Amino acid sequence: MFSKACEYAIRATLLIASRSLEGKRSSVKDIADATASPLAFTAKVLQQLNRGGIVQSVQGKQGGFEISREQIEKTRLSQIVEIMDGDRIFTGCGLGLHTCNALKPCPMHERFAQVRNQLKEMLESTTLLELTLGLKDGLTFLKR
Amino acid sequence: MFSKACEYAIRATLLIASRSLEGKRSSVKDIADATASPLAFTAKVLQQLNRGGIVQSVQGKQGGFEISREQIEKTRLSQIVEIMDGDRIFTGCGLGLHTCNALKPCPMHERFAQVRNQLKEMLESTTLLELTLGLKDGLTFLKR
DNA sequence: CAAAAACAGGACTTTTTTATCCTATTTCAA
DNA sequence: TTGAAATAGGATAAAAAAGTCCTGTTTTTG
Repeated sequence: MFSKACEYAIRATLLIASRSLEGKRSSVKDIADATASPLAFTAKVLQQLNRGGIVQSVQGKQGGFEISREQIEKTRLSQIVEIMDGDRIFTGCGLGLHTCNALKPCPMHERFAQVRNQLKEMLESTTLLELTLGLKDGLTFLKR
Repeated sequence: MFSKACEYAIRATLLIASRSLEGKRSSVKDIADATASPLAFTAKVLQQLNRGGIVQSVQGKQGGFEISREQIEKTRLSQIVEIMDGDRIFTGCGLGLHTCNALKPCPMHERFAQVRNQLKEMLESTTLLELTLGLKDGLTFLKR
């Protein structure tokens, strides 16, 4: 469904958000460990998230990654997915046709668009804050 | 969402079904042309579909691919997807966790499982016959 | 029977994705 | 002010997916 990079990105972002709410910055090592992700690859993913404005990086000793309380409340899963994988998953044809829309639809178009829109709405309506709550309480997990 | 191989597989199967209902066999060339797919790669995909029992191949001159009326009525999109891409799309975790279920869920688990199930139900409830109807009437398309 | 038309399948190549490594730069703190 | 702890980013490597090529086999038909 999502690329590996995108999966790591969401996991990393949720960890950073969770730690940020406790006033702590997260280093790449912390993140890779807590999300069971390859460290160097996660570093690349974090650069992308930083450029995309999803997380803030702080260089130098005592540096790391953080997200402001305000951003944790406002940021939606859809923004992370779009930065990592683009909008193909939200708009693309299920059969890979370049031109597929209500006027010139593929045979699956109508049914597929419904599911695609449900996915889109789910991602657009879910904030980082909502997802960090379960993490804090130990009800949800970021590895295994 | 689906692999390229899976996209080609669905397109090819629908073309074969549509032609089969007119009593015609389809050659790899016919299929690649009508679905704007790479010929040699489509040939591989068709071998997989044949082994999986989705289509029947007939070797030799005047050979090609066909599907029986009965199979066109009974075959579901989910069967093609499962043969080409496996069941990860139906059961896998949105964040790529190996162990993610109601007992030990990732933060997205509940929301994601809903969408995943809607996709599954859509694919399981859609038959080849339903999708070929629009094709025959020129209302839906397999290329562009 | 022989040639032509078709699928089968193994080997290979190319492209994309995933992952690693190394060096440079920034910042803190002793 | 210098060394240690961080991120930044380019180059490279490995693995997977996508795509091609070639040869063999089957079947029809002249």
